Order: sequence, then structure tokens, then C-alpha cells
Amino acid sequence: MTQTMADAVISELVKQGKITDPQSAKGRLMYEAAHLFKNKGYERTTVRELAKAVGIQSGSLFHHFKSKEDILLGVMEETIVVNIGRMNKALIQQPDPKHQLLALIRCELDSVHLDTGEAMSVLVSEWRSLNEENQKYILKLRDDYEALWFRVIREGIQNGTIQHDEFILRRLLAGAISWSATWFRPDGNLSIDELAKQTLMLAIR
Amino acid sequence: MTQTMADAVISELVKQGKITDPQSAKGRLMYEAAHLFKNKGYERTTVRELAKAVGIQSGSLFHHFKSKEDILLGVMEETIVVNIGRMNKALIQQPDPKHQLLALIRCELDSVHLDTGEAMSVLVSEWRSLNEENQKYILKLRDDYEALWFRVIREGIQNGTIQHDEFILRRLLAGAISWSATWFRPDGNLSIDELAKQTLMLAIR
DNA sequence: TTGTAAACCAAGCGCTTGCTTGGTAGTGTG
DNA sequence: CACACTACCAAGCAAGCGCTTGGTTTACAA
Repeated sequence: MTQTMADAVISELVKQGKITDPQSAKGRLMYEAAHLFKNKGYERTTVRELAKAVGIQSGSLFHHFKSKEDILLGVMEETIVVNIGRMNKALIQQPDPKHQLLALIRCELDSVHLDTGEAMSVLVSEWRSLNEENQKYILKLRDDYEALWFRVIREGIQNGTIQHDEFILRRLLAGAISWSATWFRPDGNLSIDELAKQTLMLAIR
Repeated sequence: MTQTMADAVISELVKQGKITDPQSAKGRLMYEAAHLFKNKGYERTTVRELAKAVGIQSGSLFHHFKSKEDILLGVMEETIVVNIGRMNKALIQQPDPKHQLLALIRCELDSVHLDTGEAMSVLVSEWRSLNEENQKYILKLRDDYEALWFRVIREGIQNGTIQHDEFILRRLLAGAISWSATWFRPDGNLSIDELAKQTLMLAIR
């Protein structure tokens, strides 16, 4: 929410039809859903609550989505797509693996703490509420996302910047970053930039 | 489950009346609950399912616990109490902050991957399903748990072993360790001991 | 002006949920 | 033997759930 509304990546993806316009009724619905799902959990959030938050009747939700689970799927799907887009854009601006890794860390911290923060939290904690087919679909998207990390880490290993095993390193970093949702506040003393640098220092000495 | 059943800490705590005997009906019920809550989520697990897993009628659950939430609370409470006991026991066997920190990391990895693994996962992901009062109570227990970590880290800072800020370090480590539940398998190529050492190396160079 | 589709409302159906109730079998104690 | 207590069963209630249905309003194009 602190992020600029004129987000080039988002409007680009909207134009390409890859995500829903956040300004549209459906987009606002997903935003409210992410908020409720994060703070109450998916199962504890009722369609009546969600409808009230959006300002419509509960039955009207099913004009936009065919089921409650479909709303959850939409939130998760679009969150990954947006963050893949942002990471790709950040990567091409960096000259070498070290700066690219910092950019990825910074991007992921942004995704956890800025506009997609609530949706990211839902993505991490509510995947069990998807049926098997939808879980597979989201897992596939996650793999595309992780592929970006592994490409950069492998390049870092090749040019000597990184010493760790690529899988262990990515997983330790993923844990440290996603866990920051439970304690870090971007409006506190520590800035996201500073936290990103300190996190990079776990990987590079 | 791979951990020895003759667990000195557990039988000690049972004797003191601080936790339920895992062999008793109530203890087995909580074990089954942890399993279901982890794999399906608390809200998606019905009392009928849980009762079936234990082998009794759904109504009979309420002879042991006054509500479904009370079962969740029991699982969380006893898990923390057990792990505080284990950490205390491990700490007194180590001579200096470096080895004490390794012991804590090892203990927490054990708690995530061995007998209390499913309950720990529930502890991390299902706290929102507790009402306000119960959340406060569990938070208080967590603070006792965290106090052990901060004591060791502070001593490490004082004798020069550790350079990080104590809060940031603990939180980065907590993230890396708890996240390992999503990818690490103790029966795979990497042992818990090895993972513990590699995790320690994030903190100490 | 008419036709069409999207967006929504009002009402409620069928089902599942956590939990309650009244009673019973088994076990130990005086 | 009488009593008490624990552990459980069988049945079902009240409430809340996701979702459906039939109809209305709004927007816009032909």
C-alpha cells in the first residue's frame, strides 16, 4: 500500500490480460479477500463477511468467482505473477550476480511487506485449502518463481561470489525472508534496504 | 517419532504434572489432533474426524476437553513446555556460548523434525484460531522460550563470538529453522546435525 | 428504442458444524 | 454390596456454512 499506485509492472500485466485490474470490482474483491484471509485465515473467513467488506450481498460474490476456493486461487495466482514480473524487471537492471541477488532479496522483502504483503502471507499459509489440482497449479507457478533465484545463485557460485549449496542457500534465505513478516515493520527503525543488506550478508561474506 | 520413547524430559514433566502422559487417552488424543491439524489445518479438521482417528464417538471428545479450541490450546501449550525443558537440559551440558547456540539450533531443528514436529507446525500456523485470551497465554509461554535464546546470544555478543544484533539474529535464525519444515527431511542425505552446523555458520564466521 | 450482458439483490436450501444431553459399562474403594 | 468416578456411546439440536435461484438494475451498443 505504501508502494506507488502507478506501478508499471502491474499496469503492463493488466494490459496483457495476465492479471485483473486492481481498480475493478473483481480486483478490489481479491484485495479484501487477501486482507481477511491473512488476518482471520481462509476457513474462518465466511463469504458473508467478505461480501460485507466489499459492500455487496454474499450471493453476488459468485457472479465473479465460481466458488470461495476460486477466490483464494485468484489471490495466490495473481500475487505470484506480479512478483515474477517485478523480479524480472529488477534483474535486468543489475550488472552482476551479487547485485542481482541483493535485488531478489529486496524484491522478496518488498513483496512480503508492501502492497502484496497480505497476499504473500496467504500464499504461504493457506495452500492446504486448495484442492489437489489447484495446489499443483500454484506449485507450478512457484517453480517458475524459484527458477529465477536458482539462475542467479548458480551464476554467483560460478564466478566465486557464493560458496553455499544452491538449494540450501535458497531455502535458508526463503525462511529468513518470509519469517520477517512476523516481526519486521517497514515503518520502524530498520529499513527494508538495510534488512536486505543484512540478509545478503548471510549469503556473501 | 524417531526419538527414543524413554524421553527423560517428558517423563520428568509428566511426573511433575506439567504435561499429560502421552500414553494416556488424552495424550493420544492430542497426538492425533496435532497430526490432523498439521496436515489439514485446524478449521478443516472436524471433531468427527478427530474422534474417528482416536477410535471414539465425536461427543466423547468433550469428556476430555471442554471445546475443540481447548484441544488446540493443549497441543500448543504442552509442545512449548516440552521444548523449554529439552533446551534447558541441553544448555547445561555446554561449556560456552558458541556450543550453547549450536545446542539451541539443534534442539529447535529436533523439535521441528522429530516427535514434536507436527505440533510445532501447528504452533506456528494455527495460533489465529485461538481466542484473544488463549493467544496471550501462548505468547507468554513463547516469551519464556525466547528468553533462553536471548540469554545465550547476549553472552555470545559479550565474549565476541557473535557480531549481529541479538534480535535480528534470533529472528533470521528462527525463520531459517522453522522454514526447514517445508523442505528438510531428516531421513534424507542431509542430517540434522549437518544442517545445524550450517545454520550456526550463518551466525558465527 | 430495443436488445444484451454484466452486476447485483433477496431469499433460502441442504448440509455440516461444534457441542449437549441422558444414559451405560467398567473399575476401584469403603 | 453400595457407592462413586471415569470413560465412553447414541442421538440429535441449533447455528452457521457455501452456494443456488429467480428476478431487478444499470450500462452501453445497434
